[in-house]
Amino acid sequence: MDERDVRILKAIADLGTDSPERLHEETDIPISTIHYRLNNLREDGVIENDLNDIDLDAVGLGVTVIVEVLAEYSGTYDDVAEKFGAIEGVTQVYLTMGETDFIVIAHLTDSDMVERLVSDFEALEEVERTNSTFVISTLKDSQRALEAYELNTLLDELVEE
Amino acid sequence: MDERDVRILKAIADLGTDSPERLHEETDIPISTIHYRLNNLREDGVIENDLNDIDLDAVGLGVTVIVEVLAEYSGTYDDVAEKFGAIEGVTQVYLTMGETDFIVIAHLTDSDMVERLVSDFEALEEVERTNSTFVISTLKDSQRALEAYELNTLLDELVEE
DNA sequence: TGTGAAACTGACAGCGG
DNA sequence: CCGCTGTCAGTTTCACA
Repeated sequence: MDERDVRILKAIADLGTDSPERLHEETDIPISTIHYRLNNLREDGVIENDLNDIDLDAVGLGVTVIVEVLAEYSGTYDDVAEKFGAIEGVTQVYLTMGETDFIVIAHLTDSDMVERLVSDFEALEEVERTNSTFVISTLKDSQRALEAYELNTLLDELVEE
Repeated sequence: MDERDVRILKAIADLGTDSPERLHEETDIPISTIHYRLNNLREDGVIENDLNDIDLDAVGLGVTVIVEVLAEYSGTYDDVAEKFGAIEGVTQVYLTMGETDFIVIAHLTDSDMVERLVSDFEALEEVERTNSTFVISTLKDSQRALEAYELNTLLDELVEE
């Protein structure tokens, strides 16, 4: 994982495409080299499939933290949520009913970064209290929700709307 | 969203590819039609980008539930986690430190399915107690963690390992 | 709307420097 | 690492069911 690998992976995430041509435009790395790099990344297991799912452990973002946030705000919750989403490493922001107001999930490099994350939250005026839960082990992480269903269930539930 | 659309989307999720040829093998739908359907699904916003990210609201899986599970088990936690992962709709299973033992995220069609989900959990002998949190609104859900970072941060954190 | 055939375009493998 | 070239798969178009 050198700078070029990171640039390519970042470009894929940002552009939402793996077209060598588009990646070339974004990164200025020669198309031929894009191929070369992508092959290596696939062999190393960093990129897992044709859909370019990333192995977070392999890229070095193996630390997952779930943060419950209790917030106090006058405006709309969108604005608050947007601030949460802007904090580096935050991938998911949920507005919830129940004990806490928001549940946030972040993917980080190491424990040091957890501290940084928590400070980022506490620095926001709207944040009253946070409760961070450290993930010891990610036992399942299917980005593709349909994978979590039997075909027949999907046919029953989703067909015709 | 008719049966064919669902079959195609399910095949993409299972196979981890969007190769029309492979999808044809899996679904027996003519390649030409695969194209035709995929185009429509993209136009309708069900498929969001070249990486085939799915709009969960658009497919009808817009209900998200976060379940804290307190479990009592003699064997290894893998076995328990596997049972959780096998429950329909469950996309993420985390083993955590802290108040609860597991945190699980599921994507469902409607409130009725939430009941089903909770019963599925409670039916497991290892499960002692569950606490479900209903997600009112998903304010951010980036499957691609790298998107949640500035390029410079990634370069600092990830280059050379 | 769905599907087959024909024409086009981009992706990917291999070699060579 | 990267340009070049041939091949092949993916894509678009269109005509017809």
